[in-house]
Amino acid sequence: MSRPTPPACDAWQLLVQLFFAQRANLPPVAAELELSPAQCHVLHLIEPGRPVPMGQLAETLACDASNVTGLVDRLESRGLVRRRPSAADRRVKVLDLTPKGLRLRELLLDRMTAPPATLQKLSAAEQRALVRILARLLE
Amino acid sequence: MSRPTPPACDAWQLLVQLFFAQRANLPPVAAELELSPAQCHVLHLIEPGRPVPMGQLAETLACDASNVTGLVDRLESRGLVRRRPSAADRRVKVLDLTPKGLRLRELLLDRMTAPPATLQKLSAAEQRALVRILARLLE
DNA sequence: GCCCATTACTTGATGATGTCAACGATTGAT
DNA sequence: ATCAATCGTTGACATCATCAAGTAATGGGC
Repeated sequence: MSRPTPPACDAWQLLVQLFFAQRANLPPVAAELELSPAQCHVLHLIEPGRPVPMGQLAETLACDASNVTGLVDRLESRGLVRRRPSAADRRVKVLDLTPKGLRLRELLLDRMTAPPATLQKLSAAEQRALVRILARLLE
Repeated sequence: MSRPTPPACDAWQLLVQLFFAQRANLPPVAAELELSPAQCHVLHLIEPGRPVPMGQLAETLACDASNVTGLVDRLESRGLVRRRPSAADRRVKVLDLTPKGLRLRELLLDRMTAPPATLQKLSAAEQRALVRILARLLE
């Protein structure tokens, strides 16, 4: 045996390492905006002009639906998010951002996507290659 | 104005997106091992044979020291982790894994680093390029 | 040696996150 | 018309996370 590790495994292990390392970045950003990390996630997932059913949010976050209820309660009480009845199915409620929520979301994305100095270690060509590869991963 | 976005920004935005998407993977894995996501992080950070001071753990996790106390309390009560006095400084306590904790950590890494099907969308050359680039990012 | 500011961890109080079980309202299929 | 399944909420409970205050140990200045 001792088959060489497929590059996919190596790549994934590195990505996992990066995820663990990256986790520490969210709390400070969240604190600056007076949000919790979980609330940042919700805000991130509600794209402007694309109302999201609560159930879908629970599925994307891989958490219980009742958890989403609480998260949205707090965001709604701060005037960042709205619950609206779905036209198609009166059981479901869809979420969208208030203008205030929209502004805060922009701020969040700004803070989150300020590239860390680490990336400067890569050459321009490597940066472009990374962009191309990640784009394919996410498509 | 309207300078083209530097590739570093694009790359980082994609990584952030991947990071948000990835977050949903941890809870199921954690549940399978009867751990919480936070406990997985701690277990991940205590490398075998490399005792970690509690304070360093708090810094790496970007959280309050008292939070680490609670996390370690629960891990220790399950016999996964040990608190030991530091020889150099009697204020600090260093953490290391029990044999049971070591086994669980191996299991955790196995589960976490099983590459998702998504990676198969990349060609072998792209996978190798990704490995090379990520390795430089993390070094 | 003796203060004393600093550091490392713990404790207690409090709020947020997250799960589960049970519930009401709605849906859609029989 | 009934009835199982679905969506969101509620309540109970454990964990996560912060802050303020406390204890023990360290190390510097005197």
